[in-house]
Amino acid sequence: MNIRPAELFAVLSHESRLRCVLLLFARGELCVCDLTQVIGEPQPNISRHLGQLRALGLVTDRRDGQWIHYRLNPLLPDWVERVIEASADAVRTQPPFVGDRRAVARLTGAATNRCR
Amino acid sequence: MNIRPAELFAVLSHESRLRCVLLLFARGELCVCDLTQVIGEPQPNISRHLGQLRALGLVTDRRDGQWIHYRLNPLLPDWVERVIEASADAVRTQPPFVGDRRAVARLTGAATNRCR
DNA sequence: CGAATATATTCCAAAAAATGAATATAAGGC
DNA sequence: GCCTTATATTCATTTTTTGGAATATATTCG
Repeated sequence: MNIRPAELFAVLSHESRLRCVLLLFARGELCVCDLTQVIGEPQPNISRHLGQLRALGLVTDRRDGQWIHYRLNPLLPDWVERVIEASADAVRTQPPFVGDRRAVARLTGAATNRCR
Repeated sequence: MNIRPAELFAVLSHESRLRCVLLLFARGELCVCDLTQVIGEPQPNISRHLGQLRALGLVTDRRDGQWIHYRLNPLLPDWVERVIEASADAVRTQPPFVGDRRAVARLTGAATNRCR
């Protein structure tokens, strides 16, 4: 887990990727279709963005049937966690991040067999 | 002072700009020629990078004769400061950042009439 | 004023990042 | 095996960012 700050910042500098990261930070684990639906961009885009997050080691993925669930890498260095927490604070009241949290809560809130 | 996280990350995602920011964080105030010399890139490059930092409100500048001194904006939001501190921690032992701090200390350490 | 130094800006080419569209892969259900 | 759903990848194109080279601006000094 050896992330260089400039690399972390590069990957967080795209709003869609930042939204993914903050959603994972808030919710723990999400599948690609949840992220796709909440963020509202074409699925290949989300996949590519997640690929970059994964390539940097910022997130890990886990296959569960046809779904792939992403989460923040549990072994992130402390300084990375602090950067993510600071970002979460910064956007706490700002669009589109506020809406994202509400939307993902609606999506994943109650039902067990979601993702469709 | 309304910086969006993705914008901050974009500007910190270039190593030269990050070096500038961390040098200013460590030293308080530096002129363009110090930064140029420490970082070792052409002066117009440094000027452009500083321009981006200034455009975002991350740094302020002050003219003093022929020199222009930059410093971190004293009114940065708390979350931005935390991001900068986390980055400083991350690179505390890493090149080229360690060398930067030593180089700038040599440059600005004793002499009063530096910048040449 | 002219020369020298410090800094910023312009113009343009090169490099990198992002995107759309199409397609591939993998799993589940029938 | 075929169809559907979820996800990833490829290719071509567009957009954005970066950098070099030259030049402009501002200040000091003589």
